[in-house]
Amino acid sequence: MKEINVKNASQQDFLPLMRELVRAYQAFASFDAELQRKSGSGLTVSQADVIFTLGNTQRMTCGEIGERTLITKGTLTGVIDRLIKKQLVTRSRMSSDARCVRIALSARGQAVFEEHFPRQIAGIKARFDRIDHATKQQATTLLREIRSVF
Amino acid sequence: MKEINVKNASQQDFLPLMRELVRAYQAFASFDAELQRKSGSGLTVSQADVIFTLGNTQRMTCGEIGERTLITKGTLTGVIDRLIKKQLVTRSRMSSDARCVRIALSARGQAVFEEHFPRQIAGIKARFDRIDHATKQQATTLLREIRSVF
DNA sequence: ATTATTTAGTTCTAATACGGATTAAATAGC
DNA sequence: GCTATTTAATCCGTATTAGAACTAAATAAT
Repeated sequence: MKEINVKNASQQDFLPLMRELVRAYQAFASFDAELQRKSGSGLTVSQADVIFTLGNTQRMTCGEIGERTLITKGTLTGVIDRLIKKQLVTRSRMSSDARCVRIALSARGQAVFEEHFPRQIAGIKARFDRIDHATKQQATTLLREIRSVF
Repeated sequence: MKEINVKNASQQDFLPLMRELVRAYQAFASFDAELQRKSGSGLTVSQADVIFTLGNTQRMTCGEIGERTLITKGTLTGVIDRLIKKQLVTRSRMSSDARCVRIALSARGQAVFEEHFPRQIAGIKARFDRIDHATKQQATTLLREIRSVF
């Protein structure tokens, strides 16, 4: 089956995998978002992503945060603007490289991190715990292989 | 390890799987989006998603489209508005149930579908083909299991 | 040193994205 | 028959998203 046309396109053997990848991700993402929303932290998923990333490593540049969270730079500026408005992070120029910006948790941000990060992790863990360890390891390996082809 | 606190939260054994799920999906989604963008169809990913879904099944309601594409109702209204403006789909009330809306491809929409759907599928297939069949099947099964816990 | 290129972030525009409120139509309960 | 609830879609407000153009700073090339 070499050529792909409008008739056979929907019967390609990779489509079930593609669909399951999208649906598994989407199911996880929805659960994560709802957990976040109901936590009372007042953070969106992206905002929490930044707070949780910063909480583990302290001050970072925008580029580093973007790398970890997969949030693109254009989006990140806005997310951080709103976190600053909520007084959860601070933004300052780096003296060593004035192009870079140093983002750090404020005291309030640190408090939000310490309160909500473990809770979020616990909520997600409760679901992943339903999968046995060997299966998780196998899935991790396979997902790594999938990622590597894109 | 029962209690999750700010110190041990980052060492939970499910985190590698969670990260790989997010990254594998993100890698695929980016590839798909770029392929779509460079195809010259002028469609966004969501718009293409709707066109490709309609192309396979002809007329559908908004609810059915949302189910298949995972686009939420509020978003879908806007996506379809823009597809109508591009004259690729039509919107009409269903006589049997006046709450429902019937979305169908126009002639132009059908043409866009027939030209771009096989091309997009072929582009994605080229990448999934780098994974052997057994691995794909295994991954599909594992992803189904992951989805089932959320 | 001076210019050319690269890099880090911001700004801009258009399109999603989501939940919640609303509207209208259909169905259930009684 | 009539009201209460459910269902389908739209509207609304706020936030995210991507890419592209732009600015400023650092680095490379000559």
